[in-house]
Amino acid sequence: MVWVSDKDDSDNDNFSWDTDEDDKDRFPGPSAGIPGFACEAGSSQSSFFCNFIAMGFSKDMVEKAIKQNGEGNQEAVLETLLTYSAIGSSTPEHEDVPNDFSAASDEDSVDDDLWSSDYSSDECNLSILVTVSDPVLEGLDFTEFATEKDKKLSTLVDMGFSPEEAAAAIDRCGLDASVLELADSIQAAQMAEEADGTGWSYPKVQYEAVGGSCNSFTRKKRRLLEEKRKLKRRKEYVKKPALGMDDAPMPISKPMIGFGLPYQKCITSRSLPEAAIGPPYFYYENVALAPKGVWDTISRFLYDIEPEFVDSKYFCAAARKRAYIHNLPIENRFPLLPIPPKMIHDVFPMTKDWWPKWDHRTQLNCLQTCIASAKLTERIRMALKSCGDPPPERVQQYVLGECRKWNLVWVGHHKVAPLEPDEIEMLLGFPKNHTRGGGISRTERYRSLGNSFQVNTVAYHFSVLKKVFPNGINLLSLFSGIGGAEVALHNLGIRLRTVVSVEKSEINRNILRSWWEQTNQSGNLIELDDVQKLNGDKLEQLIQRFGGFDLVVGGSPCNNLTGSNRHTRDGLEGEHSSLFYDYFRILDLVKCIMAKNL
DNA sequence: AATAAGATGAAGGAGGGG
DNA sequence: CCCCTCCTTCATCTTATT
Repeated sequence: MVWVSDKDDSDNDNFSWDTDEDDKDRFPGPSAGIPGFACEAGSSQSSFFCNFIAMGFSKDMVEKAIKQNGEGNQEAVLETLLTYSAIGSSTPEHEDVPNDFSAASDEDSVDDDLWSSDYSSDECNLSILVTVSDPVLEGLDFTEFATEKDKKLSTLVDMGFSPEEAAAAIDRCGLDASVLELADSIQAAQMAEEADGTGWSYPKVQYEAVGGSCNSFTRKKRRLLEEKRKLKRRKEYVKKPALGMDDAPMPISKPMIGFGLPYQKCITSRSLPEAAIGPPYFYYENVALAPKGVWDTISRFLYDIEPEFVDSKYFCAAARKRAYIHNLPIENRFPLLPIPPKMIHDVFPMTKDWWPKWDHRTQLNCLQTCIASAKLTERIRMALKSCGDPPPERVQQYVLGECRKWNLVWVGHHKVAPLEPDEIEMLLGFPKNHTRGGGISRTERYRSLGNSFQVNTVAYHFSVLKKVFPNGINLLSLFSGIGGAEVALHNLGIRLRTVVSVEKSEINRNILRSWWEQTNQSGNLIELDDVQKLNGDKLEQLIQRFGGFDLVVGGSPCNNLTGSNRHTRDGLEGEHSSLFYDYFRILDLVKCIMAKNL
């Protein structure tokens, strides 16, 4: 099970990956076994009940779901709970599941392994913290949400859209959006999919069925059709061998959901170029919004695989627009459990009390490597103090602009603050205090975290490997950082037989080493410091020793690609980002050596 | 010397209007 | 098609402080 620690209960006293007491109203972090844990003091609930509580669902929700499905049907209860969660936190810009959950259920999205013996046979491995239900979800009347949403859903379904598309559109546009706006949004999404060459298989919408709707829709339709033609032209353009055409645009999927999200209708197959097929499997990551032409170049090097563009705002409460090029299978992906909340107020309930009505943010922007200064937050406080409530438009704009730019949250009356390192760890899916201690400074923590993977996102992509490698994997991890890939695989329950990790920063190597020891890994961890020193001889030696690598992961430096860089945004040829070519070099070497040996 | 704080835009997408 | 506005972005460099 994903959050179950490998540690024995006995040596769990002086170190715990658990969250602190004051963390009880957040989603549960990975928890070590707690002996004698009871579901709730004085209650006589069944272990069946406890299992769901331990997943992070609130007491009320579990009761309601069990009442609805009966105690025998674990799967049905889970689905109902997931539906509750999704609907309960349903607001704009946030992923969701359709009300008609039966449509997605036959996809078998939840892997059986998640319900395997770990949880059912070892109930001691429950976190005591999750017994406290989510105060945000508790107060909600889900039926009210459902009916309000149902109306628009059924209208859209009547118009010919699938329930999944309709639900996704409501998430994108918000519950307040008109049906026409929603239809518009779905159509745009369909076109983006088509432009991707990976079109969804839903039937085309009968626009006439809208019947009596307004001109704006037909106008929009015309505009959309024009864009469609444009996208087609662009696609054809991209397909041509781009010799020296570094400005050839790489189309980014809209919405940025890659091949699909958990519990939604997904694209389940794709054709990979011959040269792209493993072994080994590989996974490359970098910022999605790189300068023009960068992803075309990267794609050309990585065997012409199209990048998968994914925004992690669909996996956690913060945006993180990234592209991933990999040759992993994409059918039967499943998410890491528990599924983190995606709304700020659910992740940080304390901020809800201080959140002004006029700050409409529901999710955070990308977590970066630097935070706002104390002086700025003080300026904001003074600005708000010196005017009435609500503040005039001009002040609102100023404050909101700074809040968005620096990812500030409300921590008091007129008081905003940047996120704490442990809060960022949680958002990114790491155990709390993952980067703490070992002589690392606060600034360095922010830097390391800002450069890291979002674990849930990556784990969703890695999940398919669980069945492929039931006995564990040999991992070559380049640019490991604080070990996002390792944590993702471990949390998925994929055994790490061998990890060869290459990371330049000693601080980060120490963090990974520390995590490795704290989680009692049974495999081997080999830490190297420089990808450029990893030559063919060394690789051959490693491959001989461990029998080859199953997976080669790497997110090379983005310094010269990201928009945040004011000084040296030099593209793929920049001082740091050019290390991408070492990723390719090493991957290709591994490929050749393994082909030769096997 | 190490750490923290403060100052420093532009690229490029999305979307609307004409 | 252009033009405009709005928004977001795995950061770097210099100076101040400990």
